[in-house]
Amino acid sequence: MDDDRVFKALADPTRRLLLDWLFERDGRTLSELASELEMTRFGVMKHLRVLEEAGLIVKRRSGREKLHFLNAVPIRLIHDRWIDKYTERRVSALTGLKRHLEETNADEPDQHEAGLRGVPLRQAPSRSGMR
Amino acid sequence: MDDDRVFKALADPTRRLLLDWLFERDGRTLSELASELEMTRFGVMKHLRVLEEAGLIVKRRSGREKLHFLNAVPIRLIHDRWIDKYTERRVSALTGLKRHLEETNADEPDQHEAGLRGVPLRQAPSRSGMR
DNA sequence: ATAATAGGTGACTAATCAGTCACTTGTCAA
DNA sequence: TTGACAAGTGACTGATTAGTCACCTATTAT
Repeated sequence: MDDDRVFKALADPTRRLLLDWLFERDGRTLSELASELEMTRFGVMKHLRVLEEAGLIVKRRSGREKLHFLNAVPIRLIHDRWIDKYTERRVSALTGLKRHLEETNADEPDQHEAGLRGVPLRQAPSRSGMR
Repeated sequence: MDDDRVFKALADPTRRLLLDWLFERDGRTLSELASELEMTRFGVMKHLRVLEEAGLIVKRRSGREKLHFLNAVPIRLIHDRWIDKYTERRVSALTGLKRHLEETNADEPDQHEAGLRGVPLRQAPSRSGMR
């Protein structure tokens, strides 16, 4: 599949940082990005290449510079893959579910610090199957 | 940051497949998941552990079985990180723009025709900062 | 109790990936 | 046209990670 490149690209913290910067303001050049990064320019270039091949950024030439733009479409696809309309409200609200889990779940030692994590956001275990 | 575990967990295709299955119907046991996977049960267990530590799944004990549930919150957070309310419409509308851009890639530094042509899915470069 | 089944652990090997190096190409301004 | 600067390439090294092995623990039913 092609989604593999997207996830592999997102797996690196440096690349996520690059995306953050482009999210804040895009149209930056390689040198501009590299100057903030405590890394060789070549390393940054490699990361940008990975991001581009994943479709997460888009490059445009301008004279002897190359500008970089964020492309959020693949991110949206990730979202749509595991969050459907039905569960979206629940996920963004996510209150009361933690309580629900805790009352039905007695002994599970590794799972108790569930602030945002550790809650079955889709469904209570009683419901199985259909959707 | 803790998001690193989430992205690393998502970087593996087997783990994404596990999430897909749990998305389709969760509350499955380790053995059930492993039986469909052409991999050792131990390998699957390791993947499930990674997913759990990333907060992407939640386990619940039921007798001598352990049931697995999908947790979509981290996915939602990924979405919110690079897609804001303002650009959401634009992003969900456009697909395959990258290719289109590469075709029209000639030297065109002007940035204001973002509509269908130019690309930057978020914003024309002139806008900086705020969100 | 005991056998059967579900889940779990620590150590090892093979493959993948991040980051660097020296060197090349292309564009702008005197 | 020359010198300066921006971007790009191919090969190398060190570290991380996927998958497997043999062995261990806990719960249910006979």
